[in-house]
Amino acid sequence: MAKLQKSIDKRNALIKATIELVNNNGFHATPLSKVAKMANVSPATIYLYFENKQDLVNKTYIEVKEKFTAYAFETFKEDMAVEEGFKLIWNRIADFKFKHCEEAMFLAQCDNTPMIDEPSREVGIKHFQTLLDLWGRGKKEGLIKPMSDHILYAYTIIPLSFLIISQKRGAITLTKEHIEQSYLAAWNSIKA
Amino acid sequence: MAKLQKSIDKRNALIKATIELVNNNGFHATPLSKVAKMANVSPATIYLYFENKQDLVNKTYIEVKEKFTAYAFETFKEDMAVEEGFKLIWNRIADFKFKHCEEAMFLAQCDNTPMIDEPSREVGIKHFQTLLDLWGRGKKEGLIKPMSDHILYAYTIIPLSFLIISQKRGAITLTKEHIEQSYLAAWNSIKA
DNA sequence: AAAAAGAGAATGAACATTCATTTTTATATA
DNA sequence: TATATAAAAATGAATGTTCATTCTCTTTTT
Repeated sequence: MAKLQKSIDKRNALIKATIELVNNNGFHATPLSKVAKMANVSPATIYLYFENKQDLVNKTYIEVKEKFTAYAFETFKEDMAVEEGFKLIWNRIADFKFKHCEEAMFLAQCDNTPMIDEPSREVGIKHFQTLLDLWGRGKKEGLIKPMSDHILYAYTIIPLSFLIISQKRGAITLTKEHIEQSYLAAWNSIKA
Repeated sequence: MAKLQKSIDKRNALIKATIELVNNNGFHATPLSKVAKMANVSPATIYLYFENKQDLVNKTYIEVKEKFTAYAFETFKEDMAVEEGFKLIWNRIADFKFKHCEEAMFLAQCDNTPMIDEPSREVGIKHFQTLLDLWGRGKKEGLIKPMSDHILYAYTIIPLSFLIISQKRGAITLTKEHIEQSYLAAWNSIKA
């Protein structure tokens, strides 16, 4: 009997093509025929790996988000001091967005449009729990202002996302100093 | 001879329907048939007011952006002190986004996707010149850190946009204090 | 040889745009 | 003031295209 042996390479190629085409044209303006062509695959083959177009995009979102958060929290340890931990995570996030700006742009587009369905969005949020926990500890220890997580997020992560995307669009060229300065602004905005 | 007398009401209804439907479904997932229905108009009528679907969305973007910046700068005077002027403009922006969050969400979606064509995007940016000029003066007078406009924008306006959208999505409830606090964080991030 | 993977060519629905008519409007004339 | 008329405004019903999805056949794998 034959074994289930779908090529992980084909799947990866489909995900990669989806990211690139959606970045350039948006979800509804990227026909599966183009995704298939870019991945060197027949349109019908997409349906061996994904249920339909929506599923392809949902799964792409979740996978990219997972990759992102795995990178962000990789070197963090639960017993770190709040400020140290925050600085570490913030810089890992900056680093990821810097190195993988295609993925970062894709996530930004997903987060600002009705492209992704609600369940997938929820899954994406869950992966961020580590940072929320750290903030919770910081608030309890009186090191971080008693603000809601959304506000902390708005002051620290959101400006960073915008800067990376501006760079990707060619509007600015970010240096190490920019990133360092941006981190300081972020921490100053939230520290008690 | 009959006068050119296209109903401004119909045009406004079309713009309004476009904003609402694009907010909920995205550009490519809002058929003109639905826009027409929501505006109580025949699909064919859209073509009396706009060249095609892309033109409808471009014009909607430019109109909303114009309304937004007109409001933002309405009470500003060129001879104001930098800090005073910035505080005023920032608060007007907050106020607009608060009161017209449908429009604010629409702009956010346009700014984060390839939905709008490049020329229209350029027009939208131009309308922001007043704030850029004020920042330029602030930098020259040594009141604002010598950062690029994009970075100033990232620290001051972008977090605000995110907060308003989070509120619209039901994730938080913003109070006067939040807004005041957010202004202080913004100013502290950029003041020399 | 049998089961899965893959392909290219249909299929059918959705949708932007156009077409052929009808309705409204504004004004010039009675 | 009422009426006729010509131009614009508006419409609902085509039209043709694009595209997600499916079908049937071929190739690969074990």
